[in-house]
Amino acid sequence: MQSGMKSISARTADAILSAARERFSTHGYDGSGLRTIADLAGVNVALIGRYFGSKESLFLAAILPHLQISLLLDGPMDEFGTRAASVMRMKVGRGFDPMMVLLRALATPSLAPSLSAALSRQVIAPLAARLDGDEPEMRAALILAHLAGYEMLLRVLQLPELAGAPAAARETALATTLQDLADGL
Amino acid sequence: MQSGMKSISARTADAILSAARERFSTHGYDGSGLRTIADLAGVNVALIGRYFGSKESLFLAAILPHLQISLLLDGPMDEFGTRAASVMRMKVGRGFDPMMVLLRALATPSLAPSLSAALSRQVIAPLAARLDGDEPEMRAALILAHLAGYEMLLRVLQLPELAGAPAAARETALATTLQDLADGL
DNA sequence: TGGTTTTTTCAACGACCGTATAATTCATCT
DNA sequence: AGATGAATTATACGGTCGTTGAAAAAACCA
Repeated sequence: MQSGMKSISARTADAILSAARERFSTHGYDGSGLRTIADLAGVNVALIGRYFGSKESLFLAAILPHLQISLLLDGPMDEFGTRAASVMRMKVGRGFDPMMVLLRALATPSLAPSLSAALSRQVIAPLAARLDGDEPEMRAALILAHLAGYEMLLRVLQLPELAGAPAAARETALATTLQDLADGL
Repeated sequence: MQSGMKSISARTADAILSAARERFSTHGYDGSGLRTIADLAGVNVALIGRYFGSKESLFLAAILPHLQISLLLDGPMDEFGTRAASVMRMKVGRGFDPMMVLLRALATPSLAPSLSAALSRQVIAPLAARLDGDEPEMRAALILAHLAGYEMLLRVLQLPELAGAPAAARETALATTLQDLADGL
């Protein structure tokens, strides 16, 4: 092996990444300690440092590859709203959800630049490419904004007015708003 | 003074609360240390403990009284969207904005119950009371969700597709979405 | 099996955290 | 001025944090 190159095991790296995703999604960035993640992966803390360098690098390595919305874009755009609403419904209760990790990390100042760039490239741009009309990038951002606020209040905060509302009415409202934003208002 | 009652100075309490609001709004809940807040208020750390008991109590005392949306409700509801959009515009660049504190704290697990209850009582309920049509509480929550996502991406994350868009187009889109939600879609 | 490299662990550093108690300064009133 | 009680500070405890360098274990190959 080349000198200066670090030796890693793909299996161990995956275990760490998996533990990191699980922990970050339930406890956020600040709330997740590297020792807890290491324990969850069955590994010593120092190994995370050797594998990923820093906590922020670990976070980005864990979340960035999963920030994609191909599911939402796979189909005609005049059904975008209902498709997005149904995808959101299916995600409830899953073990790892990139959206939850993202939501819980959005407010962490040190992550803002990286997350902003990643969202622009991996979410906003592909979505905007499918939108007609004026200011497609801005409207793509507004779609993401609504989804983020919706999930934040429904799943993170568990606001009773949202969580307790009839699922059908809630999903219809979500689908309608998203479709309106996609259509250009 | 009654026995067992703590002695406080209103001026000092206000200084602590003011420093707390400033710090919480720029660095979030986890990112704000009590020592930093105390220094900002020109006061010893221990005094915060004596005045407010715990960090969470301090946070709630600092933010809860400012969680009100009377500005948004002051006027006819068929202009709600444009009124809300202009209020949001005026807040840009201010020193302390309750919305920013709220946004940065939304993802902190330990605060979720208190914040959820406070939002229900002080924001969702008054807004829902002004809405006609079906499921006014749910729609009030959706309005808050959109505002939260919008501000999160625009001001916290500073997403270029939002921050760089023409202000007029951005505010028109915000006003339209909010008005649609208020009207019941 | 012995030597060598890759992979993981041990142990600790310095910093910061929220919180509790005792001592101190300050203001007030006789 | 002196006493009394209110307001504030000094200090420290126990803990967790991210990170680092050296030691140990495991895997590999001759």
